[in-house]
Parts: sequence; C-alpha cells; structure tokens
Amino acid sequence: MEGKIRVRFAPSPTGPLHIGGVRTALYNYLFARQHGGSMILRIEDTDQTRFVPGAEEYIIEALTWLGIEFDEGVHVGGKYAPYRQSDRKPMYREYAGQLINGGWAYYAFDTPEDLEAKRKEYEQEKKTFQYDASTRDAMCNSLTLSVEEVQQRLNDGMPYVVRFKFPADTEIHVDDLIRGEVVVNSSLLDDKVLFKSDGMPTYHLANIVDDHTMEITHVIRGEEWLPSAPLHVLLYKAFGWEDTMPRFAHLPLLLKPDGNGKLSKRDGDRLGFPVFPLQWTDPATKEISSGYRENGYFPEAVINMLALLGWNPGTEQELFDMSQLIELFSLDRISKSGAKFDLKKAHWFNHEYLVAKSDEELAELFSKVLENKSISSGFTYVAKVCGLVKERVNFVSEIWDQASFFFIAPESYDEAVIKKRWKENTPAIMQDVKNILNGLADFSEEHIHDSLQAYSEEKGLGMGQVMIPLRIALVGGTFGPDLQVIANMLGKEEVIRRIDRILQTVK
RNA sequence: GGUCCGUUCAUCUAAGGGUUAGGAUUCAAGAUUUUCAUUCUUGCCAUAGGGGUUCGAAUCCCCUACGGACUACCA
Repeated sequence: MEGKIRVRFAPSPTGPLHIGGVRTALYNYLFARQHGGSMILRIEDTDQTRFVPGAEEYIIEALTWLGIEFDEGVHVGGKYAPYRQSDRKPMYREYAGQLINGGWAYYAFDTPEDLEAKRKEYEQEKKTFQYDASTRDAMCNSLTLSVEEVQQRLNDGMPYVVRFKFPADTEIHVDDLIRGEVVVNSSLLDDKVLFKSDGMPTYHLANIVDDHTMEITHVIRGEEWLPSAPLHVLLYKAFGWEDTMPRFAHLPLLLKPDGNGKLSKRDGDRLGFPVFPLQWTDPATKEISSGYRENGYFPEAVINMLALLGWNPGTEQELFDMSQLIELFSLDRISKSGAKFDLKKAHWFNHEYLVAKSDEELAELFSKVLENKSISSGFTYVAKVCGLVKERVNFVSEIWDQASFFFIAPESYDEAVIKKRWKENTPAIMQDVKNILNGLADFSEEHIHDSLQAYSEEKGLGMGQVMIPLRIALVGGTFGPDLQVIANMLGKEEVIRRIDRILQTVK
C-alpha cells in the first residue's frame, strides 16, 4: 500500500462508548497495526448541546482497558494537534468560506421556525420537504437574496448557516472497501448544513477537513454513515482534495440479540448483558449502566468476541490474542450483514480465557472476592481451590458459588438432596465414618479414600451410601470436586466438625 | 413515504459455479465421573420465496418478501 497508513477513531463525547463503537475502534486499531500505520483518537464534539462531562475520559479509559492504543490523540498529543474539534474551531469557518467562494456552498438565513413551517406545509400534502436544488430557490439564502442583502445580513450579525450546494442530477460514486461501489444520484440528497449558526461546523465539514488535514488514509466507520458518504465524497471534490481522499470502509452494524434493530443502550440491562465496556453512571440521572469490566469479563475475551462479530479469518480458529488478530485481520473478510450479539458465546469466550489463566493469576483475582467477604486464606490454598473449580465457571466471581465450602462450612443443606440421599441408616454410617477419619494419622487423599473403601466393603455398602452423605456434610450439596481432595484440604478437624454438625442438624 | 445497504442452522459464521452445505456457541442424548461440573462421542437444526443464465447455482442476473440504516443547525 502506498504511503503510510493513518486511521482514526472519532467518537462524540455524548455518553459512554457503545460496544459497537469499541468494535469500530478495534478494527481501526488492527488495521493500523498490521500496516505499521498510525492510530489516532479524535474527539468530535461539535455539538455543544450533547456534550456529556466525563464521556471523553470514559472513552479513553475503556479503550486503554481493552488494550487499544493510540499513536496520536487528545490524550497523547501528536503533530497534528489539536485532536478535539472544539479546539480546532477557528479553522472551520475558513474552509466553509472556501466552499462558498468556489460556488459549492451558500449562506442560508432560514430560521428553524421557517424550516419547521415548510416541513409541515409539505407534510399536509403528503410530501417530504427537502432543502435541495428543487426547493432552495424558494428559500431565504444567498442564492435568492441579492449580494447587498446578503452582505447586509452578515454585517448585522444575523444568524446564518452554510449549506452545501448539491449539484442537480449527477451520479456520485462511493468506492467502499467492504461493499464495493455504491452509486447515488445527487438529487436525492439534501443541501446539508456544513456550518451551524452557533459558529461550529457540523460533523460533515469538520470530519472532512480533519481527515484531510490529519492525512487520514482510511476511514473505517459504522454503516450508519454510508448514506452520507456521497456528501463526503463530493466535499473532497469541492475542496480539490480528490487525490488524497481516504478509502472508505463501512462496517456492518451490531444488532440486538432478540428481535431486530441496532443495539442500543437500553438493550443491555434489559437482556442481561452489558452494551458498554465499563460501568457508567449518567451524570444527570445517576442511572447506572453495567460494563463488561465490572461484570467480570476479561479484556482479552471482549476483544476476541468483538473481533469475531463481523469478521473471521477464514479458518476454524476462534481464539486469538491481540497480536494474532493484528496479523490476520483484513478488511475484505468483514461480513456485509449485521451481527447479533450472542450472550452465551460471550460467556464461552470468557470461560476459555479464564481456564487458560494460571491458578495463581486466578487466585490473585479471586482474593479480592474473598476480601469483600472478609475471608482471609493462604494464597497457595486459594490458588489450589481456583485450579480445582476453574473448569466449571465462566467468571471469577462464580468461583465463590462453586467453592465457598473451602472457606466456610455449609450453612444449610440442599433439601432435595437430603430427602433423596439421607436414608435411615445414614446417621449410623456417618458416625462410623467420623470415627474412621478421626482415627487416621495420615489424612492424605489416599488414606481417606482407602479407609472409606475398606469400610464400605466390610459393611457391604455401596460407596455411594458412604460418600454422598459425607459430601453433603462437607459441601452442603451434591456438587464440587473430588471428595478426597476436599476432605484433605479442609483438614481432619474441620471435617469432623462438619460431620458432627450435619448429624445434629439432619435427623 | 423515499434512498441506500443487507438476507446460509436459534446465534456467530465457512464454502469466492461442481462438497453428504463445514466449524463454533446454544440445546438434546449417550459415555465417563460413586456427586455436580469438566471431558469425550453423537444428534437436532440453514442456503427467505419465485424466476432466469448454466451441463451444473448458496455462489451470477432479475423480481418479490423481510430486516436494517439514513432521511436534524446529532454525530
């Protein structure tokens, strides 16, 4: 590929970064890294009314957590600074003027009320009003007003916007790396506002100007931008920047798991999975939205899952770390259709990453769970417990559900199991078991097993009649790892205590 | 309503004219586990519909249906 690849991730700080946005960032990152290019974070905050405090910090923190790094951006600087559009404000007016001078744009003085009235008027006739070549002559703008009138209004400081003057009836070709060539007729497009009356550019102007001045080579963004891509292409032409126009790649959308439609903020907590990387508290309403991180997902699992939602390497491999993704990623293997989020598969991914961690790593994480429960235990012991139960959980927090009996005696016994397994002769058997275990000098797994086996053979009992009640006594139910291992780890004293307890509790 | 994009198992997807349409997740069954889980094996399940083109179509073309995005002085 010619020249150095430069891509950007350009979110708006209007709230927490949505998981679809994270995927867009990831694909940009993978593409940049693979080509030895640069990854840029640009903040598109041209809409002052939608600015949400903390959103920018949130975006940075979330991407950092996931291991998506930037070479340039608001938080790391760079030679194309500033990277926040509000900080670039002065330059846009000049570019808008350039378009007006070139006959590609014009001043429009219509007030929001004027436009609203126009829309209503059209609606009554079952038509849709569109500010374009067919209607602009009937509106209040620098194409209908005399040069003097326009100058007068500008001198008087009357509010105005700058609109793009879409040429009538020409075909605009957008060459998309994922979708191929998309052709749209210009008469279908409206004269988009490029520069707002508050002195700020709209997305369209700022985006093109910034991508050009920052020498962006590839624009990888969501499919929701496809309809406005023709405008962007024409804007490059209007500025005379066709030669350096970036290549476009419009990503398929992430859909709701149930029904249809774009994944939205509300879906997450409704369906029991996060739509945000990190937990977010809305500064205005104090409403809390859950995040992957807080829900116990590993960042590498989230990355892996997201990478495969809309892309695959064409092989049957499904587990990838970031460096493998960088190596294998390619835009032409991105699918065209939207992907639904699959909660079960997300769990599976996390499970795979959890199992792959060492017992010590898990112990490190699980220790925090224990701390919250005010339980202290030796690190080696905790690590051993983690190793024993990790195959059966998806999240670190679930280790507790599977292993609490390693730390505290069962507070109650599974009623259904008791009913089914606690027979009339069980108390007598348990009494014997207690005596046998109590008499063991060597409380190793082998000795525990051998002595109990010898006992059951001598009494002509099935092992189940001995082991299951013992398990209930130690664990509280019929689940958990190998019983000899549990008994050995608990130690003789604790085992005896738990047998006594169940003998007293269950009759 | 209009424009654009899309459509392979329930879900993520593979198969770039020739395969019994493959894998993964889920679900189900069996084996193993004296418990539960794991693990292993097996099974269920798909080319939206209709027309073409072709010896041959999931793949190319057209129509229909369905879904989505966009249609703001929001991004």
